[in-house]
Amino acid sequence: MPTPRPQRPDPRANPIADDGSEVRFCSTCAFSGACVAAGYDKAHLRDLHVLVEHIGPFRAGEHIFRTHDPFRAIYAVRAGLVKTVTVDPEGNEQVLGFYLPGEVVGLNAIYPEHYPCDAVTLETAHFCRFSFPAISALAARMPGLQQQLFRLLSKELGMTSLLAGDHAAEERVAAFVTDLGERLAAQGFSGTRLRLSMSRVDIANYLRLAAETVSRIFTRLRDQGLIALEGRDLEILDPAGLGALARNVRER
Amino acid sequence: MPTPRPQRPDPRANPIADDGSEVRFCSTCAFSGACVAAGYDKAHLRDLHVLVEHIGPFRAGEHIFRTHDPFRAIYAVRAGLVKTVTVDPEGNEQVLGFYLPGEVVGLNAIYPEHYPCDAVTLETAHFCRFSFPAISALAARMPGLQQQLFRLLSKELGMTSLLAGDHAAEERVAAFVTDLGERLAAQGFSGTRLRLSMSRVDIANYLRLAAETVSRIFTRLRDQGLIALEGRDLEILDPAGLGALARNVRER
DNA sequence: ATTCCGTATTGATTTCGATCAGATCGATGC
DNA sequence: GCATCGATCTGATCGAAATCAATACGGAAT
Repeated sequence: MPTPRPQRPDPRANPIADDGSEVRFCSTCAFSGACVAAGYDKAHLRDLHVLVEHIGPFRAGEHIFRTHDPFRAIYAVRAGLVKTVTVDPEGNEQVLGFYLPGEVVGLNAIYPEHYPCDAVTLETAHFCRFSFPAISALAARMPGLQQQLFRLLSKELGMTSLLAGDHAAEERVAAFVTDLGERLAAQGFSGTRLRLSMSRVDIANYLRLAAETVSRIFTRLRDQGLIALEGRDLEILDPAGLGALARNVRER
Repeated sequence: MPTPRPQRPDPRANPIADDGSEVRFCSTCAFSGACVAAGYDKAHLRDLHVLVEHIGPFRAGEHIFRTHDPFRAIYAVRAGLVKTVTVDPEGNEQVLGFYLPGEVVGLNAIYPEHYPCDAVTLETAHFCRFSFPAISALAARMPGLQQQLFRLLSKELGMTSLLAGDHAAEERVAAFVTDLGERLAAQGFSGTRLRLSMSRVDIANYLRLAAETVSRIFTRLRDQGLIALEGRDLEILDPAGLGALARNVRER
């Protein structure tokens, strides 16, 4: 029996999300909502704009920061994909998260004042770098920005406690795919046709499963007609069905 | 062979941590460091003090807030013990965390704007209630307070990613005990003689293990001479040995 | 094309912790 | 004291996912 095949995702689906204008921000900027929506005047916007540093490109496999580096900045992904990983004393890696364009990396370093993980790009990536002392000082003058930082931190808290739950392997994988789709959709990409730029090993590690288990579950989901998958190109064929599997992981 | 028995913890070990003076805070207050240490003047301290509402006592089993309640406030534990739990659509409970005196409950509600979990007291408890709009407004004028809120959020992020890792049951339990001891010590209690006010079921649920497994591991740790345990009274006999087991969970 | 090598899939077996079942302990009330 | 009930502990069995092992795929270099 033939299994469904996905169409190739649009190669333009992952551009650098920056419209380049002087006092406006990347359309997907993690802070744009805090500023533009709150109706800040040009002076405030300029303050924020000035403290941003556009960095990149980083090629796949490069480090943005490493464990124990002193915490100085948070990084908003402009384009590309990043993972954060910890390495325990025995050398076991643990993927903490994947970050898409418009999302912010490094918030978990605030308390320890050192990055508690490595941030590694999985495909060519660009970032906005925000000095943390500068952005928190500005946040004191821009309540909307302060609020946005609180929200980003709290959101990330919610993310981790989803995966911290104990769930069957199939539920985890379904939740992972559903979540990725939703996050991509939130950033204006297709929520149903996407590219898994991370390896199966990384996915498995993130989900606290063996790579073989992830592989088996992907084929099972494909046989059930919920997804189409060829290599790293994924299409969600039945979002409702997949969401039903993910329900116990995500809905609370 | 006789197994070691703990001495009873000092019953005074868990007082209401409030010295009662007008413009000073509970000695264990989660925000005291942000204020007193930063040398704020009386006016600022009074602002913070005014927005605090002392609530309690709550008896064991009472709810501070419930899932889906609109988010209005964060709660600092003054005395007692709280757990936060989610309930999935099938009714499975999931303990997200335990909160000791001096710690803050409710931060994960900022982003969704509704509490994503129930907060339930496990023993008689008192709280300081901080209206979130009020405290974040004040934070904009008190950089030290803003910083403290960021740190609390970031700290909680670090906590959850510890338990999110995949670790052997014994490592989890060892890490749990070690962590509890350290957190109690940080609040001025004994770090080696403590009372597990939560049930074995709650501990197991928090660690994503079966209650039977937790029980077995406690006896194993006792047989190894690492802990003494009688009912809910625990003494850490060999902090280094226990820490070695916990090392892969905690050290990164 | 062909080789090479890292990545992914598929199959066989093992293992750790869950589940099922029963015993024991401890606090409370009669 | 004695009965009762919930919580905890201990033992026996089961099962989902890990591990071990081998094969297949796919892109890059020759």
